[in-house]
Amino acid sequence: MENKGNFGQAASAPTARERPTLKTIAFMTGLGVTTVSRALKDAPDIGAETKERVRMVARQLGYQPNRAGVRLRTGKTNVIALVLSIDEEIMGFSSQMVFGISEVLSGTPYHIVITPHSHSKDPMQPVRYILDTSSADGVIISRIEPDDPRVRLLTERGMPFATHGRTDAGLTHPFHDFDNEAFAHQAVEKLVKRGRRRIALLQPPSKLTYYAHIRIGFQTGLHDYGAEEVPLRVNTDAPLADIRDIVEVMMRSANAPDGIVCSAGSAAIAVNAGIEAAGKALGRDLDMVSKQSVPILNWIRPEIITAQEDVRQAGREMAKAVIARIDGVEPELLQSISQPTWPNSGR
Amino acid sequence: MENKGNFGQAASAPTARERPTLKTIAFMTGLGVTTVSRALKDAPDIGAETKERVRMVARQLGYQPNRAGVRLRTGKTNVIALVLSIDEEIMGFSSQMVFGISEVLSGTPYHIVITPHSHSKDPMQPVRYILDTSSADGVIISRIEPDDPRVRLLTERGMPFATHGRTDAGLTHPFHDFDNEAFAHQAVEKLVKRGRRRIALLQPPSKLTYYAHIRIGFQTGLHDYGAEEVPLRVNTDAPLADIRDIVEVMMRSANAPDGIVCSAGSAAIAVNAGIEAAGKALGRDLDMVSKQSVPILNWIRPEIITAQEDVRQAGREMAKAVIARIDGVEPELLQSISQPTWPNSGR
DNA sequence: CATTTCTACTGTATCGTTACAGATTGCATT
DNA sequence: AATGCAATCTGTAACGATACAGTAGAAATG
Repeated sequence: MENKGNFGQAASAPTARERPTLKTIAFMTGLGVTTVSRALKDAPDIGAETKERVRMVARQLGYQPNRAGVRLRTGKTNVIALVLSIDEEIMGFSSQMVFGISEVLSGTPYHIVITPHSHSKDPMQPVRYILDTSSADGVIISRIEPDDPRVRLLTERGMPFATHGRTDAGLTHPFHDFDNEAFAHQAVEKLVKRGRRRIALLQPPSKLTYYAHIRIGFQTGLHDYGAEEVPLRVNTDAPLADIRDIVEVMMRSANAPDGIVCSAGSAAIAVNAGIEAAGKALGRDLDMVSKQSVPILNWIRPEIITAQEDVRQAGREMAKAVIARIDGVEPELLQSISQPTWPNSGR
Repeated sequence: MENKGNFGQAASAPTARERPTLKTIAFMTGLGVTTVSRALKDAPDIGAETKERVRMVARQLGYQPNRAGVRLRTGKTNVIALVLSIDEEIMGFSSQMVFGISEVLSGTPYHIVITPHSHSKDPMQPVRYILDTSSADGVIISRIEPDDPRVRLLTERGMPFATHGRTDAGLTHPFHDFDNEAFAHQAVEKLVKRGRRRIALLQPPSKLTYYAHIRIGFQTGLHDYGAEEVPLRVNTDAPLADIRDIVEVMMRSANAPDGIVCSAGSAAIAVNAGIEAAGKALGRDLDMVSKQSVPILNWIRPEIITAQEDVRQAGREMAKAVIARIDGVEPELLQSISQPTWPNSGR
């Protein structure tokens, strides 16, 4: 029963305290390298007892497959690339997303690689790089446009990915999104319930898909609850100083709104500054509703009515979706939308 | 001069639109794979004209070395691991650091991999993982303690790294730090120049190295400018609600300070809330100085006197330091300290 | 002219893993 | 006794790059 004549594969020595490889395990178990490899991935043609033995030795040695070896042989990188826009970031938005993603990845062999880019520059560049160098098994992108060229390219090339935000051009792909339409609609409701009727909207840049969602929610809200819009000609991507100045001018004008809906937490800070600069007070002269991804607005002005977008949860969802997509799950099944929660909106 | 009989190495075909490898270039130039490899790394035993020819073809093909191949053969991962603490993060602290790092890395073959961990759990775990699996060429860590076991381990194992913060136990290693001593000293100065004499300090947790720096700067400041300390029994790591409550109690007491120095931007938000809850006003009843890494405090209360810590710059410095260390530069030469800047402190 | 030296290039083996095509054994079937 | 057939196990080649030990030819040396 003893196997003699083990020349080809497992001939060499275990060489002391080096990192263990399949060869080490093969040597220790007296098996061939191939057998060990197949045993560890629970292949059907390996005996149950052998598998058990191999697993024990592997655990004992603290064996971890060499990523470069696997990657070279199979092409599997065990990497998820997170493409981040470097500009927008003021609050801990992307950190939260990173942490959400890594929570999910921590139980898997996947690592997370950050690929940043300036969204004023070519947003295709990082995606192209990842595709050209096959440097990831999956990709996560944000700031999605209705007919996003990155989504097209990734789909076309068969690269698994998930998006934070939806497209709107007949493209089917995994995504996680916040229900911005519901948010805007409910925001108007909150304001009207507080007796506000003349409402301004600080909206996202119009090229992003959720601009439309915000608009629709806002407008149906105005209609449903009988309010009107006070136009505000600036968007959430503008420099904070610009937002403050424009809001201040608006609030000083005869046409000042008595309610503001704000689509981003960092912008809300600037809006608030504009309001105060105009000598108005939240809760008295007007109310403001804002979305936020980090619970910070309430610390600044408790009067701001906030809807929470759980970005960490978004990270988790997208990580799960990408991995599922890598495992061949259909994109249709990997789409989710999270609802706004209103931690402090006393009815 | 034409080379015939090219059997062993460059025999196989270029196979159409696949990703180019050394073999592709070898085939196209009629050279051996080894020659191409050496030509691309500018080895001295390759002819000048040949090098030029190889480089042209490589550029033409858009050749990028296969990372798995390099890594398997040489052990070089071309990865910098950023170990991030997942808990502390409220503001965009770590995002800024990530972006600073990637700014530097973008001109290099290095990728940045995020390795998060909860600092309530074992902080050695991610470092051990990186060492055991040799999964990076360099490491960046933060939240440094005076005798940090991670620094010891990384040094002992010869893994290049840089820290955000210093140690204080005779360990020599690359670091970038903010001059917290200068900050605290100058903070006291600012307060005293505004006529404040009874000053509280919201300090970092005492196990971190910069606790001592803050304390020393604060205390020499008190001494130099003739002020006294009002004790505050909470640190910047505490939940924001706790900070607010404790500050509120302090501000309502007979012993309330007329100045506060705050060592972290997010905590300052809670401190401000506590002050307001106690019915006090910044600029009237007291002044506050705070460090911040993202320019947000001034939007909240312009009265807060802020010192800017440029975390993005810290990221850049650390990235440069790690790479230099990988390239063999002595640790002594890779240490830097940045000074606080005071964007809004009217003299 | 023979020998050494130098320049410029090349083949082989190897890193750790896995796909693939066998090989060995025992046992049931004819 | 020969054959077929699972059930297990194994060697070889390959992924792409590079360290190393060459080799061929030209030029310099004696």
